[in-house]
Amino acid sequence: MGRRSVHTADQLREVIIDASRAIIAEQGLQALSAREIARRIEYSPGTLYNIFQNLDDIILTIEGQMLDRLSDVLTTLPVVTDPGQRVRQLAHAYLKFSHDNPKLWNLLFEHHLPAGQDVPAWYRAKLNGLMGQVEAAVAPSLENASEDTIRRSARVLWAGVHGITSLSTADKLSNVTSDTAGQLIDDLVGLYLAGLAATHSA
Amino acid sequence: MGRRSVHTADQLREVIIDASRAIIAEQGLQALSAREIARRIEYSPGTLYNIFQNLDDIILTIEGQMLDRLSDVLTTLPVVTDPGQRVRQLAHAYLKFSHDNPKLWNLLFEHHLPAGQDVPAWYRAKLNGLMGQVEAAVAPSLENASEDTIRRSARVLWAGVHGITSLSTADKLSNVTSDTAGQLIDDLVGLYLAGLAATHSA
DNA sequence: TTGAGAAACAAACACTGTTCAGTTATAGTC
DNA sequence: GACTATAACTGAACAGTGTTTGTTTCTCAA
Repeated sequence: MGRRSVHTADQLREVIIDASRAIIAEQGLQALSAREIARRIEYSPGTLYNIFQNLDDIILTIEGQMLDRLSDVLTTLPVVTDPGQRVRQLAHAYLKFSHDNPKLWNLLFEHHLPAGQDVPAWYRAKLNGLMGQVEAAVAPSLENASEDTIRRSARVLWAGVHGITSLSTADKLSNVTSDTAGQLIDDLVGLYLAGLAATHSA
Repeated sequence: MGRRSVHTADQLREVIIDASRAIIAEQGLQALSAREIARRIEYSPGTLYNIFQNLDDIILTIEGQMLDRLSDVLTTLPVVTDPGQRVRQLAHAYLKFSHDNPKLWNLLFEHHLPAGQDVPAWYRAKLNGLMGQVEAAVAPSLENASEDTIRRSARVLWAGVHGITSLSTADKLSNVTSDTAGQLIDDLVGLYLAGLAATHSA
């Protein structure tokens, strides 16, 4: 066909990402293919490679946007002063975010780069940013604790919440519906805070 | 070529599973292909389909064996009477199991059946069995608690441990090595037990 | 000895990611 | 207005994929 120029490079980039995200949201990662994206946006497969290095590049871009969105959600949560409530609020926001679009969220854990390649620096930075938000939420419950303790504590909480959401969206935690995942989160955060209080005052 | 009969159907079944498991252990799920299995066992791809329905069937079989192995590991753990120590022991056994062969263990969470299909009943049964073992370990720390509370509590612990192992093998918990995953497990179990003690005696 | 059926294969189908030579429409120059 | 350089895009090709099917060959029982 040759030059068309109905989209600028930036627009095309966006169109590709949107189509890809839609495919994943609807049918999961395994349904994503260069030809399927091309079909949807009515370009040839080759065009994708003018703009992205490869499919992994497209997928990583989508993952990055999701991390940003999650970060936004966490930052714009209504203000809650009680430290315990704050932690609870964060955990539930994470759960809601993951349940709002399980297929898309699963992307973060299903997708792996080829052996030997690891995620780009900007990706790690986004992850660290999120972890920072959790640390900030946890810190008030850990007065006088060392930086290290706070970091470890935040990770334990994060990993715990992740474990519940992960197993529940994968449906690998026998008979757990979306509701009861929320209950488990409450239990976890409850125990976690009680544990903190106990070991901290001891 | 035609009939060869160097292997019985059962032997062939085993050879296929062994080769598949080896591929996954060495190169991950994405490296598994019918042709690669066939190459290794020196049969044609078509032969796999005389014995298994499809690749998913092969993969599910391997998953089932892993769940059995984990169950064995947990059952044959040295006897520990202190309830807290018992929970700790279980958590570390789970971590060790998953870290001993991360690629294989990841299979349980990376692999998804096609949309609409869910895991066979025997698979669910194995999961329930594992959960039962966790419940049994947790129960002594929860005297007089309802069945329901024990179930929920066991799941929270299980999911928490899973979250840590999951994020650490995926290397998505910034700077977490195998060692520090163990530390996080200790933290989690410690907080968990402290939390139980606090809320239970309250 | 022969026929039936089991065991295995090879080829085919429709797909996949990726590359790249070739084509075309446009923007800019004269 | 004509012309060219080049950006934009395509489509075919390559080597792979899962799975199905028809065919061949071998074994074993009658």
